[in-house]
Parts: sequence; structure tokens; C-alpha cells
Amino acid sequence: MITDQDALRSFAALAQETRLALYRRLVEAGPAGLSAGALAEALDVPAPTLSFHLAQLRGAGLITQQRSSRSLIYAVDVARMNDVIAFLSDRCCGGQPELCLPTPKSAPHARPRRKAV
Amino acid sequence: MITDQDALRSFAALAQETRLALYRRLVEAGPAGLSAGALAEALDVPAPTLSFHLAQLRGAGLITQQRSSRSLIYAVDVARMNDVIAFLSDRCCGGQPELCLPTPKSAPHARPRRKAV
DNA sequence: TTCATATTTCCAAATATATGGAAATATAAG
DNA sequence: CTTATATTTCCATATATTTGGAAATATGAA
Repeated sequence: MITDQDALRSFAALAQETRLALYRRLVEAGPAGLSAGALAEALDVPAPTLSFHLAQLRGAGLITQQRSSRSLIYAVDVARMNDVIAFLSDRCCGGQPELCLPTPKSAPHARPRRKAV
Repeated sequence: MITDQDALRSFAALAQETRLALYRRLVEAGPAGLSAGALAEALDVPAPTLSFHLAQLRGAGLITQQRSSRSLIYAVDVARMNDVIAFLSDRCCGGQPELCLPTPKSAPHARPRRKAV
């Protein structure tokens, strides 16, 4: 589960060019994550600016932080992203989800869904 | 498909309390949508403020607008939301999606996913 | 210790977003 | 044509976010 405020913070966190790029870079990196330094180099962002944006993503619960010697390693929190997606998907069409399908005829041959992120 | 800018605009659109409430109210309403007036009353928002927020959601492509006599009817664009979700889900773990699953053991009994929104 | 590296916190200036009253536009009814 | 309803656009003010240099903190190496 996820509160309205959590969802709001998550969208706010992703609603910024640098942060969205950071998040996607971390999705790409997978569970191993990347250090702040590696991210700074990858995206060419000054350290204080990077730190600010990572803090936003972390405050939204979208990424985790872990120290490894002098480096801080960031990685996506997949479960949280799935919660955010569920937040948007739930309670559709006043409890009649079938109304939410793009078009009636597309339902029969709908492609199988993959686990998000 | 969806561009980075499109995704960014979508998150920005949802990253605001009133707009998120509007969007969710429209998800609930389903394909029939709701008029600006109905939304103004439901959320108790002054007309100009409402109009501003609806324009943001529309600019992001998340909702559609259609005139019906004197009223303007707004409804969610389900296809766009699915695109936004796909944007976040794609290219995970450097091309090894299995690494992105929350935990290895949770994969076998993963629940079936429902079409988003 | 002392020094170097990695990253954060502090803070002030620049930029962007949200709010709502008053006026404008669109549509329909009498 | 006049009036009423529905909604938007205009615009000034208020509020929030982003930026990056300088200084502070944390860790490890010599």
C-alpha cells in the first residue's frame, strides 16, 4: 500500500529532468546500483546538485542508499515503483475495470503483462 | 511510444495535489468522463484554478477534452497512462529483466497483473 | 596524526509553478 | 437581441523548486 502523499512525492520526484534521468540510469543499473560519483560523472551534474536530487528521490522512497567505504551507493526500490503504478491503476471506472480497457475489441488479444520495472 | 519530455510532463502533471485528485476522480468516472463544473464541485476548487490544472493534465496528454453543449467534458486517456507506465518499466537492469524482480522467490507465485488504469 | 577522496549541508540567487478575482469567450434559451 | 450558464484567459501576487559555490562531515590511506 501507499498513501496519497507518498504517490504525490513520487511523481514530484520523477517530474524533473535530472532526477528522471537519475532514476532511469539506476533502473538500468539494477540491484547493484551506482555510487554518487558514478552518477555525477554519467550525468555531468555538480556534486551539490546531484546530492539534492538524490535526496528527493530517496525522500520519495524510490531509491535506497547504502554506504560502501567512502562511496554511497544508490539503487532503485522496485517494490515502491510497483506500488506507485498500482496506485494509478486501482479503483478505475467506479469499480468496473472492464470499462477502463482502451477499446472493447482490444481486450481479447491483450498482450501478457510483464512485472513493472 | 512516448518521449522523455512526454513522460516528464506526465509526472509533473500528476505531481500536484489538486491535479492528482482530478486525475483519480476521472479514472473513477471512466470513459464517460466529467464536466469541468462537476469536477469543480466535487473538489471544491475555484473555476480559474480548475481550468489551469485541467490544462496541465491535458498538455501532458493524460486527459482528453470534448465539448457537449455548454459543458466541456474531461476523461482520462488510458492509452497514455499505459505508455507512461511502460516508460518506467522498460530497459531495466541493463537488459536483464529477471534481475529487476523484487526477490527471486517471489517470482513463482507472482499475482497476475491487470491492465493499468 | 595528516592528507586525500567522496559526498553532503548550508545558503542565497535564479527560475518556475500555483492561486483566484475580474474580464473575456462560447453556447444556448427566451 | 438579451440574458443566463459554463468555462476560459489574463495577470499580479504568493509560494515552491532548482542551482552551485563554499564550507562541513565521513571514511580510509600514509
